[in-house]
Amino acid sequence: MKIVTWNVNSVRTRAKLVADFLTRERPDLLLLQEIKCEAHQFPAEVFAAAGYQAEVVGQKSYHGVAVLSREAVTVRERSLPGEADDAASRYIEVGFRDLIIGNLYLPNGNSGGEDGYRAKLAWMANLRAHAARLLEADRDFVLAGDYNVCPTDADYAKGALGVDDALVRPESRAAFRALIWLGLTDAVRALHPRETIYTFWDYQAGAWQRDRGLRIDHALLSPRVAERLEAVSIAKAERDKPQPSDHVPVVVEIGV
DNA sequence: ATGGCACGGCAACCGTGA
Repeated sequence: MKIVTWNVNSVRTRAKLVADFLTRERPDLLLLQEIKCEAHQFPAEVFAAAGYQAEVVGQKSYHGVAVLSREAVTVRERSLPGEADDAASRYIEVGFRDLIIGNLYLPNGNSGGEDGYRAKLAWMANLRAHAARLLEADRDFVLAGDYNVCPTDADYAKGALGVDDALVRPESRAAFRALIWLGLTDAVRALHPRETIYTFWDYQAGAWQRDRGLRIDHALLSPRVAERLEAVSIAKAERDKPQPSDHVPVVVEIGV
């Protein structure tokens, strides 16, 4: 099965781009982040025409996540367990065939000063606790999305970020490693351990043209799913299209 | 030279993003 994660930076602005991607790639699941709209504003009809149904967790203007699928999924969670009731729309989790799929948009952590940064770390601690519970329950799962963390210095271009940026701060990386140490596998690095790979290029400063990117969109796999990992690719061509998202799709293929 | 952009909401810029 083919599972794709893509931070689209407004699904309404890029509905046609997303529909074209669905038609071309035919993923089983497309996990979207930063849809930037409420559920009733989600352009479901555009994706229905391509043969996809949608489960949406939205809010006005910011954040928001959605799952597009060709076959029905069962929604398990509409927020990350442990989050406040009024939390931003950053998590949806579905059951798909034998798998649990978590679609996440992790807080950036650069706004709101140190309180904002602490909120990012708290979110990551909640995610770790949730993953630990799924492992305890012996479930097979994928946690994919925009993690807003460059796990190592190999995961961003020199000069693309300051050393104090929330995406590369040591505590952010430690929290990401804590997920890995549970026994999860970073799908991209499992199959491409040494390649320079980015999934985001800023709109500013000619970042795309100069290949000053970041690797911040990740798919973490539980142990048995990792053994079924067949292929990973980055749909870089999406970044070169008119009015692109600043992120590109990460494509993960898992055997039955 | 370390900045250059884009989004939604709203009707002039501003918060946010990474």
